[in-house]
Amino acid sequence: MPGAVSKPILPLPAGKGALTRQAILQEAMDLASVKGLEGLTIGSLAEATGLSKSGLFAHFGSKEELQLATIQAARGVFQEQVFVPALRAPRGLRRLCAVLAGWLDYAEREMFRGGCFFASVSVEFDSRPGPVKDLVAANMNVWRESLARLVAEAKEAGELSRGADPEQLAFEFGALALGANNAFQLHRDHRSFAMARRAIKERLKAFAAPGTRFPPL
Amino acid sequence: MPGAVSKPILPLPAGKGALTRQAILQEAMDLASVKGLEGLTIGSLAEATGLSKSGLFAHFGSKEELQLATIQAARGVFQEQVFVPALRAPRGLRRLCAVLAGWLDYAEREMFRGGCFFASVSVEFDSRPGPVKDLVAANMNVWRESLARLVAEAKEAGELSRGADPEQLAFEFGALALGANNAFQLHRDHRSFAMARRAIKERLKAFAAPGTRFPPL
DNA sequence: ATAAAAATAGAACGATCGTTCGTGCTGTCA
DNA sequence: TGACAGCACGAACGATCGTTCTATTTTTAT
Repeated sequence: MPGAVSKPILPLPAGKGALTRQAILQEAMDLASVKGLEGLTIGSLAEATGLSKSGLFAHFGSKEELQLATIQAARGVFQEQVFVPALRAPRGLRRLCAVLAGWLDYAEREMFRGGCFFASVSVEFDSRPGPVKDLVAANMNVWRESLARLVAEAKEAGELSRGADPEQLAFEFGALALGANNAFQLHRDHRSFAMARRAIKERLKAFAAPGTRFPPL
Repeated sequence: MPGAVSKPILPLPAGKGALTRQAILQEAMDLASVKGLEGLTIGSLAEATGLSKSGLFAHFGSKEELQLATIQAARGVFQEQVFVPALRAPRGLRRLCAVLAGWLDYAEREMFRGGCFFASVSVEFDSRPGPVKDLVAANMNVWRESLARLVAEAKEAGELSRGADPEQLAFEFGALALGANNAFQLHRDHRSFAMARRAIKERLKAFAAPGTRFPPL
């Protein structure tokens, strides 16, 4: 049938409601990056979006659902801002560095008012059992595993020595990212990111195969 | 006057009030390490201590004062648990490692139910201006500067090479600490601390003067 | 022992929390 | 045109928030 548009398998709602829902979540990510997902209040979010409390509430049904939806929206932004651009770099050390550089830019540019959304939320919920923590932990796992896979690919490409432990380096890079974001938010000193870049670079150099050219960070 | 007790210059209140105040702050640190300093509620804290809301409130006069007092109490615990024991080690690399090992133990042993108090609170308030953030930031500065000073002392002792940058390494160790605490609280996997120990060790080894014996971590 | 001071309790305040309910718009489709 | 979803609103709910008052008990000092 030429010209016919096939129905999407998962019927993505494209009405007006979905549009305002998206606008709500944009504001929600911003607010939560500063006040946290618990400090994210229905009243303040309604005021920020110009909606009524009940009108906004109807989009989610409960605060917990709003929190979960906000996390998933933030995951989308994260992937789009950090991973998608870096996938243009070829597999191996260059792609690993592209992802790390992408994250550092994303955090330093303050896409959200409170810096990296997941840095805030991950620490906020790390000791609070429940569905919200579970979803946060799952997202942090994806981030950690992605970094480990990128390190492993750089090893397979022969750019990192066999002594490089992907899980170990993924942990270290994740920690440096968290620390840089926190130090920058605390003191608004861009040297935090410079130090994170330097730490990553020196750590990678310690495992780089001899004669490897280094991508910029 | 033999046997006479001189009046303290600063009259430290030693009455019953100071005792219950201490008990309140103990519970407050525990609660805040899980729920954060904002989630730390007067009602829940009153219930946890067996006091009435107003009775507890009278000890501080405002929630912000309670938050500030809780931070200062946590600073005391931190110094006592991490720094004081490490000061028995001789100045230099051994003392640096003693402090790092002390912190890792303190966090892994979960002195507070939510792990390291300052790890939680530092991220919670890093993008929220006000007196509470200022006090948190000041404490984090002390922590970072202490680490830098310990690195510098290890350099002066000739145990770390001239290439070792104290501020850089202090940032890295602080970030690894934050990351280890967060990863452990999220997944309750003690490998987080093992990886932090390994990262610190390897980073120090990269700057260690040849023939330096390494203290345990 | 007694008076002063400190410590705690209880009730209530206005504000805000998450949530529910009923109502009125505003388009779409028959 | 009428029926009908989808969407947003205003009012109100009970609960809890931080805070203030007054009263009462407990501790301390004379």
